[in-house]
Amino acid sequence: MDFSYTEENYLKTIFKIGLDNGTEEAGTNELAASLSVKPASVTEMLKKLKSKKLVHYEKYGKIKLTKPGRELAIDVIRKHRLWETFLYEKLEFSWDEVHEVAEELEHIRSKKLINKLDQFLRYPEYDPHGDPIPNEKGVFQKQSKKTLSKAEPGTSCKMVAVKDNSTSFLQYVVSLGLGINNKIKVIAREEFDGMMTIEINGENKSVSQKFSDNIIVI
Amino acid sequence: MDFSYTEENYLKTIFKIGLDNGTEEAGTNELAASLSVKPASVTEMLKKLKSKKLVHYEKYGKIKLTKPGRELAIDVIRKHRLWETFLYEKLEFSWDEVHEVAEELEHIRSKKLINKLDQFLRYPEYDPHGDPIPNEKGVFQKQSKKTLSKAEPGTSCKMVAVKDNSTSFLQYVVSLGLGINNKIKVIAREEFDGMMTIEINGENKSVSQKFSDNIIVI
DNA sequence: TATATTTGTTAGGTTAGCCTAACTATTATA
DNA sequence: TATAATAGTTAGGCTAACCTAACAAATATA
Repeated sequence: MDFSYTEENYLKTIFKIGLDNGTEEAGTNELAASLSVKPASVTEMLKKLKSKKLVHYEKYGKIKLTKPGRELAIDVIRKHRLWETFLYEKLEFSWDEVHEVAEELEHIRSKKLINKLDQFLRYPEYDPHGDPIPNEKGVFQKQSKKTLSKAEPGTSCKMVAVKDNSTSFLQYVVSLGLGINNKIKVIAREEFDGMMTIEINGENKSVSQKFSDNIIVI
Repeated sequence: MDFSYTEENYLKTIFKIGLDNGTEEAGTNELAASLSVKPASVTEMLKKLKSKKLVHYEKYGKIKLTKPGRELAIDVIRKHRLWETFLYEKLEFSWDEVHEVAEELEHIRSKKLINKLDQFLRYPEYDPHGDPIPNEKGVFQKQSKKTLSKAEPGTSCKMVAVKDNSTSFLQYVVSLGLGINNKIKVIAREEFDGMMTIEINGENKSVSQKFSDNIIVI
């Protein structure tokens, strides 16, 4: 069965709102705001999605995805994040340019295309924003990403993405011996200015808050 | 200005029909058949395209693209053929699988995307079917492709694509010393069974009609 | 050149997805 | 707990793109 771009966007957005608030549920106005449509349009679409068994929904009640609805949403997210990775890694798009184009690409309907793309990119686990990419079965890491600056001293984390794509920043990252998937241990953090001491490959380094704000870790 | 997928498809189809029949013009029924819609729908769309100054059109008259209309059509064709090339070369799609997916990809709206893709593919001149790919300015080869079997003895041509993607065929092609962009000179052709003698890199080879039917040349 | 055939248009309807305005249900607060 | 605020729904309309059926123009053929 095939669904319209619009239907796919509703499902994806319901899923995201559900993730954000932890309840796996969404409200009409919330959805409307997120999709930039009016609440009346949402109510209408919910009736359709319900009739297609993609959402659980009763008048004035909360919206929740059904199993097929959730699978579809995850599939769209998988496509979105794979395309972002493609744009970022192969076509030299920057961190902040990938999203918009991926919004269009995520709706291309071809199982083969997306699985081959996944293979071509060597089955990446995280997109350029550090968000996990669901695999072909729809399975993905739920661990939440954050900036390195938010990591607790004494804990370890893994770098999954950078926010800044300037050459100077990337060169600095490399010079510190850091790269995607590297482990970072937070030794200490100075409350006053956010300076951090981190351990990379057994070596201690000092980094500024400006730096740690631009490193995404999980 | 941005146009709908549907409008883009109309323009692309008018352009193709115009190319095919040499007049650069198309008729309503012809267009309708090609787009799998009814003539009434075409008439309606023509009024809209005319109001947007994309086609020259008078009631009961022939349809012809305006300059901006033609530019748009060529841009869509450029995108289509670049995506086909990507699918074929990078994602291991076969000759006959690329078209359908490219029909969707050709409408993605991002100048940067398509120009970066072009660069990533190293500015290919022909798609996997041997059709020329317009460059960023919309310029492309008009020379018509054909199968090697249709080439006249005494003439030379250039291989631009293959029809068969089986490993056995491709290995055979390679073993003959043939590859994309190679020059082929047709020495002789046997009327009875289509066997051809061709010259590749100064060497003469004999190939069957079945073989030459699967080599696209210009 | 009259008529049959082909080609193209018009009128009126449908569906998806959106809107506004008016309304109702739910929830929060005095 | 009554009422104000918020959240959600309904009714009625709009546009893009499609359709069918009936008609009109252009072209081909007897």
